[in-house]
Amino acid sequence: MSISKISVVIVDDHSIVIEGLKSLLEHGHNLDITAHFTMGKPAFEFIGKERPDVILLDINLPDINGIDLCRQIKEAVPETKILALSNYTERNIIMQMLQSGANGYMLKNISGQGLLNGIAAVQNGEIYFSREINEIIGNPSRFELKEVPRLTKREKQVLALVAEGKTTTEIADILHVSPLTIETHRRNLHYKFQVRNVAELVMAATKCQFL
Amino acid sequence: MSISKISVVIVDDHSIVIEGLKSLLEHGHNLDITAHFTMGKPAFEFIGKERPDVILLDINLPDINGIDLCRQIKEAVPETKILALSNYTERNIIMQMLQSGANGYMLKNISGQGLLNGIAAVQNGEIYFSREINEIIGNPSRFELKEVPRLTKREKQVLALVAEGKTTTEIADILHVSPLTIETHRRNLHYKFQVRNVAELVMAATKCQFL
DNA sequence: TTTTTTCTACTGGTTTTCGGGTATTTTTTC
DNA sequence: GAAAAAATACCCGAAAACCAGTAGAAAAAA
Repeated sequence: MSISKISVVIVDDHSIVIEGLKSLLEHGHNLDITAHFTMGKPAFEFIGKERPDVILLDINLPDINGIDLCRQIKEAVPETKILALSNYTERNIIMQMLQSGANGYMLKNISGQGLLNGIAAVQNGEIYFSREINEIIGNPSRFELKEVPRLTKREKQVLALVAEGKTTTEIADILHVSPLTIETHRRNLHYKFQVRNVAELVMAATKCQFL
Repeated sequence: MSISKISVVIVDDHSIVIEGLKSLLEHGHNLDITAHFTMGKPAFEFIGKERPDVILLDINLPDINGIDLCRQIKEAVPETKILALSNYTERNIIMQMLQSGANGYMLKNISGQGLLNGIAAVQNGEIYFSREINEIIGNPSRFELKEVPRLTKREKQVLALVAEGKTTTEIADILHVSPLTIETHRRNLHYKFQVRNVAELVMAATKCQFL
C-alpha cells in the first residue's frame, strides 16, 4: 500500500453524476478526487499534465466521443487506468471501449462499493467489469456473433437507395450506370447479408447500422 | 412562502444519481429530501402514504416503467407534482410523460440551479421544461409531425412476416388464408404508410417502432 | 340494430425482383 | 508488374411484387 492516495479524475457531462460520484467516493477512503470535467478537451489537457492514477470516463460527452478520448489518453499517458462508466449495454460499444484501451467498464447503476472495488482493481492492474457487463460480454446474441459484412463503396450507395424504395432502374439512373449493373450489386448485397429479398435486406442492414 | 419546507422524493435506479441530487439540493434551501427509491413499487406506496410535494422521477426503473408510475401516482395523489428527470430526448417519450400527467421534464445534464428552478416552478403550479426540452418540443421533425398509421391486428401480423422476408404465399400459408387476401393486406399497408414497395415499408415501419 | 371497420377473396395485367450464369474493364493492393 | 478486388455489363427465365378495381362475410362500434 503506497503512502499517497490514488488520484481520481471524473469526466462526465452530467453534474448530477459528478456530485454523486464525489459523494460516494469521498467517505474516508484512500483516494482523492483530483478534478472533474464535463468536457473532454480540458480533461485531456489536465490528464496530460497531472497524470492521475484513475479516470472515471463517461462515453457521452458534449465535445468529443468518450471512446476516442480514451484512445487519446492511452496514447498520451499509457500508465493511466481508465474505467469506463456508462449507461450503454450494447456489446459492441463495450468492445470498442476495450479496443481503445479501457481498463474496465461499469454501468452507472453501480453501488458505491462496486465503484470502490472497480477503482481498486484497475489500480491493481486488473481489467474490471461490473456484474452486468460480465453477463453481456459472456452472452453474445446469435446476431452479435456473426460478423458484419464488409461492403464496397458502391454497394453502400446502392443499399441506401434500395432502402429509400428506389427501383433498380431508378438507381441505375441516379448512379449513371446500366440497370444490369445495379442488379449485380443487389445480388451481391443479398449474398453478403445472406438474405433472399429486399425486406430481409433492409432489416439486416438496419440491425448492422448500415441504415 | 409557507413555513414548512417543500418535501421532495427522488426515484431513480442509479444510486450515483440519487447521491448527486441529494448533494446538489441539500445546500440550505427550503426543501427537504424526504426519501429516495431505486424501485417504483416501494416509491408508490410511500408516496400514497406520505403525500410529498414534489417527485423527481426517472423513466428507467427496474420494476416498472416511469411513465406508467407517473400515471399511477397522479391517479392516487393528484396534487403531487411530478418532475420527470431523464436522459431521453425523444419527443414521443416526453409527450407520453406529459400525457401521463407530469408537471415538468428535465434532462439529467441539468445544473443544480436549474434543478432548483424546476422544483420551484412545479411547486408553484407551472409546467416546467429545461432549455433543451423546450427546443425538442418546439422543433418537431417532419417525421414526428406525420402521424403514425393505425394498423389492425392482422396488418401487424402481415407486416411482421413481410419484414422477416416471407413471401406472400408463405404468409398466406402461415395465417391459413388465401394469398390474394395477403396481397390486399400488403396493399393496405402500403397505402397507410404511403410507400411504394417493401423496402420503403420496412424502413417506415422501423422508424415508427413497429419492428 | 344499424353502421362502420376489418378480414376475406377475386380478376386481370404490369413491373420488378430474384437466381443462375458469364465476362470485360478499372482500380487497389501486394 | 502481377494478382486480387471492385465495378461494370450482359442473357434468360421464373417468381414475386405491385396496381386498380370490386365485393361479400364477419366482427366491432355506434
